[in-house]
Amino acid sequence: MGKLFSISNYNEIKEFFHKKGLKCTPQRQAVLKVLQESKSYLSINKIHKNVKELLPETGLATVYRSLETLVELNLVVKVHLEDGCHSYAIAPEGHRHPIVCTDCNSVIEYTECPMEDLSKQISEQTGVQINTHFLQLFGKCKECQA
Amino acid sequence: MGKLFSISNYNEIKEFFHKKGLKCTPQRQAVLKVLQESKSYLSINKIHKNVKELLPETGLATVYRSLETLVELNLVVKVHLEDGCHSYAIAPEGHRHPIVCTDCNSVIEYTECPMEDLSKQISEQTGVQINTHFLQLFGKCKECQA
DNA sequence: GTTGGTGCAAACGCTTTGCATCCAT
DNA sequence: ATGGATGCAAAGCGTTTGCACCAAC
Repeated sequence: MGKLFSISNYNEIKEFFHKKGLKCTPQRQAVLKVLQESKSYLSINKIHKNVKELLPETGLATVYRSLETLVELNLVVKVHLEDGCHSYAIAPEGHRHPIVCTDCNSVIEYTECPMEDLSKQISEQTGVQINTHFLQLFGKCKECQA
Repeated sequence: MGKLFSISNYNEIKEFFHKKGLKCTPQRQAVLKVLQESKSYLSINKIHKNVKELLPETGLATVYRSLETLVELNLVVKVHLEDGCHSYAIAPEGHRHPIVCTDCNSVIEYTECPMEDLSKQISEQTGVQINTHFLQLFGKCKECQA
């Protein structure tokens, strides 16, 4: 089956899978490619639709299984949108927080984590040992403020 | 149908419903009572189980409908736990954030909102007008640190 | 008496699973 | 060639809905 990525990128991805003993299938590549080319978080159905443009025979179950695999590999992140639906995006490098525009659903990644200092502070105040946090911001992006 | 709350509390609750043109049914009272008496966030099934101890005939659909109503009235809040399951709790007064213990699932409400100042700061940095945020903290409570 | 709420069961949508086939290794 | 991955369809599960009955007002 043909490569969906340019040679250098393809080899990088292939190696990534092989290191974990997983096969570099065109379906997994396609899911990854769709997410890499998107700037917002995508729902499962949108991912499936876009993947089928690259590989028309791809089943929905495969999209679910691929996403599960990619999340485990930390290549992709899963978020809850406000309505409770799950969406996926390429995992940002390092620790970031998504700002979701409630008008157009686009996502801006916020690179500074405001919680790093706060976690210690909150631990001292409450006695609870804070290990992780889940922070999502909602608002209006520049375009939608007009 | 008998009152599930003490007289003073009952009248308060009754009035709350009537103001919105809603009926004060024993099922709604029971859901509210179950949540008021719990210190952690409860899943739908746990709420249903506890409600049936007060009102054995209560159907699951009624629990769903009651919770929806109570969330709309801002008497109850809905959260996503780490595994994606929905859970519910009595709405805290004012703006707070839950700290969920990943060992025992108990919840400590954090009363200071660290995001108030940060929202303005982030708005300036990103150009996005931050309207709301969703912050949940996960860690180990005092008891589970032993 | 009216109207909204309930209980039940069926329907629904999202997600997972079983299995035969296929293909990346 | 072999074992993991896929496609399909069926099953599973949490949630919603339609409807007849009931109970709060």
